[in-house]
Amino acid sequence: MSRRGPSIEDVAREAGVSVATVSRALRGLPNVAASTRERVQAIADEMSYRADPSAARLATGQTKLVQLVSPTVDGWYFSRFIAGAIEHLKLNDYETIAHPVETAEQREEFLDDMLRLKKRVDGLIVVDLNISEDSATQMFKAGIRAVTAGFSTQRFPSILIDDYHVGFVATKHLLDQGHRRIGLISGEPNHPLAFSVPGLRLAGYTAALAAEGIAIDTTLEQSGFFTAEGGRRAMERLLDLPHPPTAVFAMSDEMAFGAWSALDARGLSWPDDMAVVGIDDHELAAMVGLTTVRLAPRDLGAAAAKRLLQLIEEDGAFDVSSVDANSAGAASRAGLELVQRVSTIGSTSE
Amino acid sequence: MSRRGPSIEDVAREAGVSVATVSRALRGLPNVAASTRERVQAIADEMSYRADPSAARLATGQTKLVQLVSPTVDGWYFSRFIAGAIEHLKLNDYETIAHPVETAEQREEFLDDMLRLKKRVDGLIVVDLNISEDSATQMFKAGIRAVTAGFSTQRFPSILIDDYHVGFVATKHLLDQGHRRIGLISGEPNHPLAFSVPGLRLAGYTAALAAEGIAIDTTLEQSGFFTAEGGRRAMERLLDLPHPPTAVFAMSDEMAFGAWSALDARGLSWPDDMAVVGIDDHELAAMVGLTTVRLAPRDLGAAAAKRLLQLIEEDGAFDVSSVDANSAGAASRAGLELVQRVSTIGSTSE
DNA sequence: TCTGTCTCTGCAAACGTTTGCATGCCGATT
DNA sequence: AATCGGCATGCAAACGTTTGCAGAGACAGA
Repeated sequence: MSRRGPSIEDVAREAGVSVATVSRALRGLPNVAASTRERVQAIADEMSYRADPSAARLATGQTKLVQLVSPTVDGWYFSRFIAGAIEHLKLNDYETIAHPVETAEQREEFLDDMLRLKKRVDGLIVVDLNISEDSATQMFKAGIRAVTAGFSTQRFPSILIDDYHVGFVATKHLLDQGHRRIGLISGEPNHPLAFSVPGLRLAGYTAALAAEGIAIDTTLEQSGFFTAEGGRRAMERLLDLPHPPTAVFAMSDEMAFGAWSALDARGLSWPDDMAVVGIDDHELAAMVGLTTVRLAPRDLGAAAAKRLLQLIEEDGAFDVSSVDANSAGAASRAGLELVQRVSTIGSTSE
Repeated sequence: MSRRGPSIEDVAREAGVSVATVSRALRGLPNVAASTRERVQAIADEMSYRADPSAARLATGQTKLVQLVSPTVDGWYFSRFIAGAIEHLKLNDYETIAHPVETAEQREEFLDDMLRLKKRVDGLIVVDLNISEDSATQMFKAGIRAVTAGFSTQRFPSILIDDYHVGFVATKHLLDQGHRRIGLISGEPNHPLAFSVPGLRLAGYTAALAAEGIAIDTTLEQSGFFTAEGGRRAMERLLDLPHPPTAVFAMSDEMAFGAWSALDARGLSWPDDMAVVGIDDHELAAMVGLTTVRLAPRDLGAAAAKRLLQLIEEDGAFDVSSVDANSAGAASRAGLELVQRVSTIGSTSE
């Protein structure tokens, strides 16, 4: 009534037609006389009627809602991924529920309660949580449609960066500059959520070194925990080494900025005293002349959203083989580019 | 059925009770025999039954959904605000729909379609969109419950930072250091969304100068558009001035980082060649020794969420006077703190 | 034994849509 | 003139909950 606002029945009564006709008229379905449609439309506008989504959802079984699950919602990478996904979904009349899963505990909770999601949303985008095949299978069997990003499963399509390649390219760049002793500022090795990105980048780093016949020195690998402060500490440890590296590959720009800070505190700077390459192409990378591998998280988010909508439309997702065909690596190497910068430090001549 | 999963009726049949009893048992309502409750619970678990939220929403009129509207979803400040809000809402069994409104066009769209929201979500958090009193009134009359942040209206409670004070404190700090010619790197003066933060900070800046009897020199005010690159350009313009400032107040840390870049490109550094103070306490501020005014966007987001839940619970929100009483300034000056840092540049002694 | 209270349970009416099916009408084809 | 097809509309059955009301026992007090 007044508390809930006008219902379709109110509109029907006012327009002198049945609720069915109102429903059809307002949704642009065929088999409605033009005159009727206009009249209904006008009356609906005047009453400022809006269909109750809950009722529509109940009737159709479609929620027009998507849930996006990621380790955090703030972070440089994730917030951009989310922005890209939301934007794409919004264009297709879907709304996005953001759902951070930060701790191992929350992750359990999420997995335990996955089934809830079946009726709650039309689909799921899961970013950088390493979900086991078992859990994925369970989700799949429950009829949940999902797309993963940053990791892959047998069951669901995934949007991936080739993080191995990322690590390789970054390291290769330093090798090409003539460096032979290259440090690594990595993420957290045993993160509670154990996502696979750091491992892949590490593998790329290792492979690039191996290709040049350089022996791996594990003292050169320091954890930066994907934070600036962590990066700073890692760089300090590297500088304190009896035989420090001449170059460093940081697995994220933010850690590289921390590394910058450690260098600066000792009166050192890049690229002269220490060559550094990061990952992301953070807005500030350009400010401090950091060479980096550009990722495009917004695009990835949009790609994941797009793939999910496909999945929802097909709805024939019960055919496992068709899913598998597109499952892994659908967007591999998408938007991956080395951005080489020369530090502006000291270039007063310009 | 199979496509939609087990319904409450399936559980009821299996348990040999009515749907009403199942509903009551599962929701922990009184007047259910302990034995019955256990049996129903067990059967529901076994069938892994979950109540369909759409049906529940239709029946109760409560969606347990909140929409958060902000200029962007990435961005340092907003992503953290959102994280804080989501976290708090999640604890209270609410889910959050994130909804960026980036352009003036999207804003119109949002305002036009506000009414939709009434049935869609239980409440609204609106951040940094300057909504007119008219629109606010319209929303209010439509029965929409909302909390605003970063701006205020007569109708709804709001969570505010005292941005005037922020500007004042930052500028005062530079004055206390003995500076008399202080530049300003501001946001966008005529932003399409016209939010009030830059204006307030500007007023604080102006007032602080006026208090010392310093005449305002508008050539010292440069737009930085709240981006690092914008900050860099703004600082360049300031440096190119015939009579450059000796200190600069940047309205965000990111713009201050850009300013750093401009200084660095000319072989200058802070605080010796140019004192700079920013706002936010961005993670990287500590890395580059930037003095800044710390804000706590996560806390603000949580506070907004908390206030909104209150509002929803009261539900007696129809009483205008009670709303007005708590409307503006509810959380003024919350988490505002000057973080003074000395640049580490050159301090090799440590 | 009768009456009243309290606890547990079920019935059935909402909640507001969507949609398959049936109906009536009008015009065209034979 | 009879038939047929297609278009516009309405009827009513879903969809899956919640909840007010009433009934059925059980148990205590008189």
